[in-house]
Amino acid sequence: MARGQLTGGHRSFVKPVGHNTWIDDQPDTVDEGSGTSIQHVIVIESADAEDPGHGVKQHRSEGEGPRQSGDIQTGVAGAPYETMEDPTTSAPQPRTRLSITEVSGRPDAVLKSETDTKPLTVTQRLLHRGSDHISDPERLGQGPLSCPPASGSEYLPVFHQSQRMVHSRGDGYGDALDTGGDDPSCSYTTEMGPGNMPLGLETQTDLSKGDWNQYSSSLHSEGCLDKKGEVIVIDEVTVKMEGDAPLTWNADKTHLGEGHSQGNTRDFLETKINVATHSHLHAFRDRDSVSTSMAPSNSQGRILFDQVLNSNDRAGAQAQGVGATSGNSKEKRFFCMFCNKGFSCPQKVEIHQRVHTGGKPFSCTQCQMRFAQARGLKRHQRVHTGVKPYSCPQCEKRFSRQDHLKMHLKVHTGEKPFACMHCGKRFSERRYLRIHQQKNHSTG
DNA sequence: CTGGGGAAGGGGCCC
DNA sequence: TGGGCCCCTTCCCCA
Repeated sequence: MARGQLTGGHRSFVKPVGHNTWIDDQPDTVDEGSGTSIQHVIVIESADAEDPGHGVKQHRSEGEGPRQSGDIQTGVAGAPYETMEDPTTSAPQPRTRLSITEVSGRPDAVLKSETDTKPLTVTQRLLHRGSDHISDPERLGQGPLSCPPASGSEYLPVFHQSQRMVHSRGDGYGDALDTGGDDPSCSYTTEMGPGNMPLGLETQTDLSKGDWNQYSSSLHSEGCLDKKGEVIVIDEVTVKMEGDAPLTWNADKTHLGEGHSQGNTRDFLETKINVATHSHLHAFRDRDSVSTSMAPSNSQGRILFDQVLNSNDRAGAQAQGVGATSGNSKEKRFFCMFCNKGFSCPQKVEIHQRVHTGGKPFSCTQCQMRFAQARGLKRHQRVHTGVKPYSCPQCEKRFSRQDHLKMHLKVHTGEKPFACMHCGKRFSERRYLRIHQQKNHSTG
């Protein structure tokens, strides 16, 4: 993570001298007025308009090819390094940059983006509970299953342009998200002009890239999505969108999921999702309109939304079917719909399936990073807080993670447990051995 | 320039 | 739920 460049926020959080133990559970709350700015400023696609104060991830989003954004956009996440990212794919893409700044200064401010071409007026009331279009895990996890719900569920934002157009244009805005229509804080309406692209969806396209962290973080970082209406409501804003930015959101890999799906899972997922498009609306949407606040404002998205929900149903069905014969709670009777891996609890299935779907419900309040699990977020936040509870007894060097300390200890011990099976050369880390073998023995 | 190595970040799994 | 652990990757430094 470009440690040498972490001279901004990261380095500023240096452990006070004399403190041997860090308190890690501090919520890392840097106010910065975000509580209000959230409702007034929307920056979709944070390519270069970040607050310099957030230096930690800043450089990452400035074309350096952050792991996160790069993954999302290029879909190379999880790829072995043999398949190095093509420079052309890592090049700045014609991403739709929606830098929406408050004009009127009111909650219902007219927001204006930075450039002024091809205006596109969109009236939308937004409630985004997660950049991954999280549905309510409290609901997803419910049902016939006894296992507690996961802290973040997601549907896969796979949409097809043509279908999206059909369902989001014109009179569709009132029906954009019927699931949240009852709740003024969670409706998501998109008013489209003729010929205009469905901005609302494009907005969500960028949401999938993490731009809604600021809305979702207050929810997801707590692992509680029931706090509906807090922070994340953006009151009726008129968005003027310009630029020739390609407002496309098809099933392209670069927009599929979070980009952290592994291998061909996205292709696989895409295929799967395209298979059953006739699923009925999931029941939980009716139970709680808020839970679907992240649903895309079109029928296709709804279908896809349902399909992922159905994946949970599927897990539940498997729980009922397969698991009905077993009374052993430890038995892995819940299976991933993608890889068929077994788990003892549907919640675990759901969490695991984020590997395939790229769902990352947990957002850092200080940067654009998102995580599939709460602990990932918590661990990440030490980047901002500078918490380094683990110190090397040999050199007093401190680390934020124990495994890093463990790795560091090899420096002192000279341990090189990884030996080349061909030449016997030893390495301290497996990666060196792998590289060595690749270069010298054509293996790996 | 190359390769080894240190540090640090995220992903994922297991307990 | 969280910690431990491992893996992978990236950045950086240095010989």
